[in-house]
Amino acid sequence: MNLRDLRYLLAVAEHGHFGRAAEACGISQPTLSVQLRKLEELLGVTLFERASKSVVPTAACERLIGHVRTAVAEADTILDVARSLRDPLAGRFRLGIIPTLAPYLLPLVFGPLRDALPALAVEPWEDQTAALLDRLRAHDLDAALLATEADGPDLAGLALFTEPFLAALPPDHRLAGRDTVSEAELAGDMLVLSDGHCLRDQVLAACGAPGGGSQGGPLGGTLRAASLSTLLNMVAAGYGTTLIPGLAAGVAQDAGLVLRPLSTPAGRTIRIVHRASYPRRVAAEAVGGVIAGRLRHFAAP
Amino acid sequence: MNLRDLRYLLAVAEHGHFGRAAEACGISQPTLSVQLRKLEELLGVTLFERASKSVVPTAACERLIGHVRTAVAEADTILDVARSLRDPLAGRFRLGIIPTLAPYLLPLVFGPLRDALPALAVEPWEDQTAALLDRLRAHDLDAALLATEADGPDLAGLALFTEPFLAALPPDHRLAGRDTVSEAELAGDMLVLSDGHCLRDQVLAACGAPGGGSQGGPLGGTLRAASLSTLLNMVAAGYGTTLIPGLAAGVAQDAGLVLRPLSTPAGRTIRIVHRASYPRRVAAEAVGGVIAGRLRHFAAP
DNA sequence: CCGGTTCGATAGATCATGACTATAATGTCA
DNA sequence: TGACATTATAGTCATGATCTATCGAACCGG
Repeated sequence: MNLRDLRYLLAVAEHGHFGRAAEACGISQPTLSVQLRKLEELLGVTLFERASKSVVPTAACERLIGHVRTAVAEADTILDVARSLRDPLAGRFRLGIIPTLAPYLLPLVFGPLRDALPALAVEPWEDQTAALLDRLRAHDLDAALLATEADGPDLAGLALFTEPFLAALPPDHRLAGRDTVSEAELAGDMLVLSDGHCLRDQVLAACGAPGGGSQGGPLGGTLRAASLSTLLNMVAAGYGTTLIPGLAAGVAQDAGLVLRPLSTPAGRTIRIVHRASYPRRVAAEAVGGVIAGRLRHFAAP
Repeated sequence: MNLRDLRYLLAVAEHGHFGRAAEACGISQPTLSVQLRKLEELLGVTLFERASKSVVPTAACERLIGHVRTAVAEADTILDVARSLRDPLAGRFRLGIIPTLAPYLLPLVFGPLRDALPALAVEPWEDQTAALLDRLRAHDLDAALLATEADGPDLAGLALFTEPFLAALPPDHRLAGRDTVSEAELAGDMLVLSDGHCLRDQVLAACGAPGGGSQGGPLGGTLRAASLSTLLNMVAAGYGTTLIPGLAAGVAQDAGLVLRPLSTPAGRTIRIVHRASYPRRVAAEAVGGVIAGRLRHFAAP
């Protein structure tokens, strides 16, 4: 059975006249007659009683026509809804963001995103890299802002900006007077984030430690801060030093910390990552573009 | 847009696998791929995100799929309802019957009709010939039992049985002793029905009067009985004589009348009449057949 | 690292069918 | 009866749905 034929049926029922119904459908009268007869044969029911001057729906047709109207209306609804979904820069856009980035980036880009992509409802989701990758692969996220490379051929990423790592010191720290600080000098009393934060691994790597393992070696003692905010407060309280990403500089200074560039600059590159097969790639690229544009002055040397 | 393609969409959504979905649809996998891509192009929306080991509905697909299910379900409903309507010997059958026939015929045939055509809901409608013809032509009746020929090329009729006219006399009438009665002898004090009853015209014609006109001539005086029942009671009360159709004989005898055959037999033929274009002709013929079978012993010579 | 497997996409051939034009058949009306 | 209106039929054509065969990419086990 064909939706087209159902539309023909409705046209004949409406006009009570094959010729005018055919005209309304944009087809010739013989085509309408043939198709309607086929439909009648398919259904096994005579739909219209044709007399010389009248075409009247049969009782069977009356019983069916409500369902026919519903089916055709629903098909039209499908087309309408599809039309409204056609714009890739519209609809929900679930964006994962790592915790060491979200609090400092979102306030900067939320407004510009709303302005540049008003139809796109960006919904941030904050979690650590591994969890975001899981959700991304499970189609629970459209994209994620990560500080690591896309970690498989099923994912694709686009670099947006690079933020430098800065040494964060208590004001009374012995290195606070320097213009630049070397990582080796920091290593002795450096505090790091808890496992799972990519920033932890990157900071350890920058300081020459064997990154990744849960064993921090000589670094950081027993402290494993759950959030960058906690870490900053610990440093401000004089428990040690740390490295922070550039975007957190404002908050760190507000907390009373002294920030110094590293003598051998290091940093991390923020990427927007999505599934390689993600069909709304343009949306991800548009979001990335807006963020990159807003963050251009952080571009790495 | 095609219902077939919508079914394909549902199959892919259900199986998450093109090959198995194609098998479920009874088509080859390439056909499914091509048709689904065409649907996506028509809608302007990507429906599934294809990756190497997964086929996942997009957000757009999730928004659409409810409507798709509804449309397909409604189409299936159309097929189901049509199947249930396929039997022409089922459903309502609105049957017009003239007033001089209905009270005497219906008690005889209602049971047999229910037995022979249990799925056919015969709904009697009692009115005079002209009104029945109007309703028939207006598609308000499926058929009518009339005592006249089908009166136009747009109608078709089937003779069912013939009932003789009988002279109905008061028991003390001067002719009550005869074996047969001639129409001429009756004419003097014959009572007739009011205008519109076909029986009136036929009785007048049988008695040699110029039938049809509202002017009864010497016949019937001023009495114009509205129903055969009234007429019988008037005759029983001694106000005159009349001719009655054979099926009313039982009731007439119960009313105490003397019935006598006519010396030159006359009668009327009952037909089932329907529109020439009526699509359930078999239902009309089946109803007619049951009635004719029940009335076979009334068959005219 | 490599051959086998899985799975969707593509190409080309085939065939069903929806569409057209022209015409017939039928009933209506003057 | 002839002119008109209306639906049905016949014949032809083009679109498009389907098939088989094959490709390409990703994954997997040795």
